[in-house]
Amino acid sequence: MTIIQKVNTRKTTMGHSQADKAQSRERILRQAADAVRDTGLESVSVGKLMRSVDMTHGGFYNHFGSRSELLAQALERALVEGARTANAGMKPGDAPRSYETRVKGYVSRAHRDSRTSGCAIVALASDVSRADPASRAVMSVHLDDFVAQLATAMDRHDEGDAMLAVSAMVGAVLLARVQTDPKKSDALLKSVRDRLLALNHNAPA
Amino acid sequence: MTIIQKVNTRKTTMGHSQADKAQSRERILRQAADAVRDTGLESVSVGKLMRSVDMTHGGFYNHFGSRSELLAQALERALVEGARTANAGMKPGDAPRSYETRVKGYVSRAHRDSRTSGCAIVALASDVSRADPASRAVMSVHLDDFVAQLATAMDRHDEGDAMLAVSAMVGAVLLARVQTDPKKSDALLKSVRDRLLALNHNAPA
DNA sequence: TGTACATCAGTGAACGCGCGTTCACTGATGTAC
DNA sequence: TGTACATCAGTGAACGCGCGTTCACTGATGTAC
Repeated sequence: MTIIQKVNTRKTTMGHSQADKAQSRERILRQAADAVRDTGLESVSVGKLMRSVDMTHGGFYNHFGSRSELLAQALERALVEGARTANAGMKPGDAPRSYETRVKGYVSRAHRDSRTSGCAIVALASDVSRADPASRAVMSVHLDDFVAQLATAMDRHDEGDAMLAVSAMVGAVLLARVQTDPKKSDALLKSVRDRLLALNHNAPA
Repeated sequence: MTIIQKVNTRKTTMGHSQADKAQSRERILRQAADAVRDTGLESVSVGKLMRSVDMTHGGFYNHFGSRSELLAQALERALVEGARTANAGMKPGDAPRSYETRVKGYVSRAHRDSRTSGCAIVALASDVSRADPASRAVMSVHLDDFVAQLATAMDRHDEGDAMLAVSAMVGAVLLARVQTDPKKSDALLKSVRDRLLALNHNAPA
């Protein structure tokens, strides 16, 4: 370890290791991205967040300039992770997921029941719709991607059709999370899922 | 005014008039129902709410037992008002609104741009999905009504079709409120609206 | 390799602030007779 | 109708609390030579 001392350039140096710091930052951000999807943007407090990651609140500001800066990054992270989950297990070069696979995965009980690892658009759309334009812009990009990818996976490659599908997918999971009657919640998901799958085989309007 | 003194029963009496009290309560609750739809359940604070209604915070507890009791009533009120707006101008005995009228009114720029007077399901679904089961149950009732009424207005009277339509309607308005690009936001509404209108004339699946 | 020194991630006390809630008080409303 | 009294809606100071943020301090990490 001391062997490479001289090799290091004289640039700005460290206290605890750089690697430790990067790792701490990553733990905080990852935890925040989960918390934000689970209980909403506003629910995340610096104190609770740092405690949940076994640190004290003061250290937070070694990693982020402010709570709202963290929130912006947590939103972005949650959106990326949510999209990654939708493509779980995919490797570069794999054929893109089919429309059917996407709809079945999205409009599902599993997705309804796992906000923390699920799509951040469903989880945070209300919060973001009330937030500053910068946050809305961040989610808009992911929304556009979502629509574009789904359109590509549909027979007619029609963006308008994809907009309907995305709206229904997001709406269905959101409402299924509200519905207290489990049977009705399941029925809502099934009805929407079946109809979205059928929609892809319709003749052009 | 003093003429009817003797007529009053001796029951629990008043300070400022009963009518004044009822009116104060109504102003607070109405304001809360609007605020809740505009900025979310959690955003309503007792102090700000009372100030917005030109009173001081202490008086709040003459009308509501706690903030969370107020929030529960504000949610219910917002849901009722939102539904009433959807049926604006209707009198008992009028023919129920057509599917077409409902979809056009709901999936519209006007609705997207007026959270305060719009549907409380779109405005608060995320908040409520994270809230206690009691709040979720309150919204569930209104959601069931929404689906049932829309099914009635559809050619096939199919509840499953209505679930798809409601999911897409809620999802579209929600996402249109997120989208920062006005053209894309408008396009989203139009695409979903057109497709939902077409959906009602399809043959049975 | 060993020693003196510098950096800075993480700690925890402290700050000012807005929150929900309580409460002694006020004065207009209404009652009793 | 007039007078003495009771009620209670609304006021505003005060409470304890958690918040975001700051900062003097610590000690492990790393540097200089």
